Amino acid sequence: MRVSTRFSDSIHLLAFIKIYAGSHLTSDLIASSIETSPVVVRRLMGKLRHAGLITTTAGTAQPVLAKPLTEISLLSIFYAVEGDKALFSVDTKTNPDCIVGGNIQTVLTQYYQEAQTAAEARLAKTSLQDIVDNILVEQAKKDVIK
Amino acid sequence: MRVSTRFSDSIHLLAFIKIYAGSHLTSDLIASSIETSPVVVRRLMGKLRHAGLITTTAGTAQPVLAKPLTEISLLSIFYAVEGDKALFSVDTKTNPDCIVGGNIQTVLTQYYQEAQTAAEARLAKTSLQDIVDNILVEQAKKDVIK
DNA sequence: ACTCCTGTAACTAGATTAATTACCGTGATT
DNA sequence: AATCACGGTAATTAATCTAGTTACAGGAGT
Repeated sequence: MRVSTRFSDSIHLLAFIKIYAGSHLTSDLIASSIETSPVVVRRLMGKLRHAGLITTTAGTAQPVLAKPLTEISLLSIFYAVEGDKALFSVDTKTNPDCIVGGNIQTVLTQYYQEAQTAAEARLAKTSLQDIVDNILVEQAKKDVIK
Repeated sequence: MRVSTRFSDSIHLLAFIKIYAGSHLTSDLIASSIETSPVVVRRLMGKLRHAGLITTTAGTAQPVLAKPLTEISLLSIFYAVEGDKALFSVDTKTNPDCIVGGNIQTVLTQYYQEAQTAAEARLAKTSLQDIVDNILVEQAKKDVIK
């Protein structure tokens, strides 16, 4: 896949830990839900651990959420696994001797930042609790149909 | 460069056409400002033409903006060259037999769309006129210092 | 006709992601 | 203590996308 699915997979991972808390949460089991490899899961867990979102113990299959669900926003997950990734990227190699090439970077950086901030503000409003709630609601819809 | 600079380069291109209107606007000249190849410029112009933002004539170095500057928003440029590109991408391959894997896509698609819409709303508020104005302001600052 | 230029296709090189393989160290169990 | 299951992490590979390059057909003006 071209565009990174780290963000999506991380949300998946965290929701999985919550919903299947108590199960034997090996990286293998989690990987089977995301349909990826256990190594990818462990790498994601490493980033989430560094960001203080989960705690893990080497050798023990028991990752635990480090905060209440309502205090884990989608934005904090995004920052944890995508770092300071820019949604829009400015071409940094333009001709400085041209009026346009010499100033476009400064101008675009500002507007791009505002657009990114708008998106991030929206991500900040949604918590892992909302995600888990919605997943269960969607599942309930399916169960009714059956 | 991994992340596409098509969007940035397209804004650059359009601003260049406006600011240097009247000059001999060959793809070579424009490319020298963006510091890319003439072919890349022509490819971008092709997309902008299809989107109705400029008009060009094969064989003649004279691209022209098809609308007033105030009616060309950053969002319309983004759509022209990035199509319906998703800023955040949902992992489409998850285990449907798992409560999380089977419902996460539906849930995330919704929240991702809202975040993208927020960013796009911000892009829609800025026009090429704003960009050109800002470029000239930045240039004026430099001229004063000299 | 000649020249300059656009419009495009085809190919190449570089970068990034995710998958894979491999190995070390931890922790629980016996 | 020995063993086994599992996390942590590095290195390699394959797939995908972007931009750069080369090449060439066709339009426009002299």
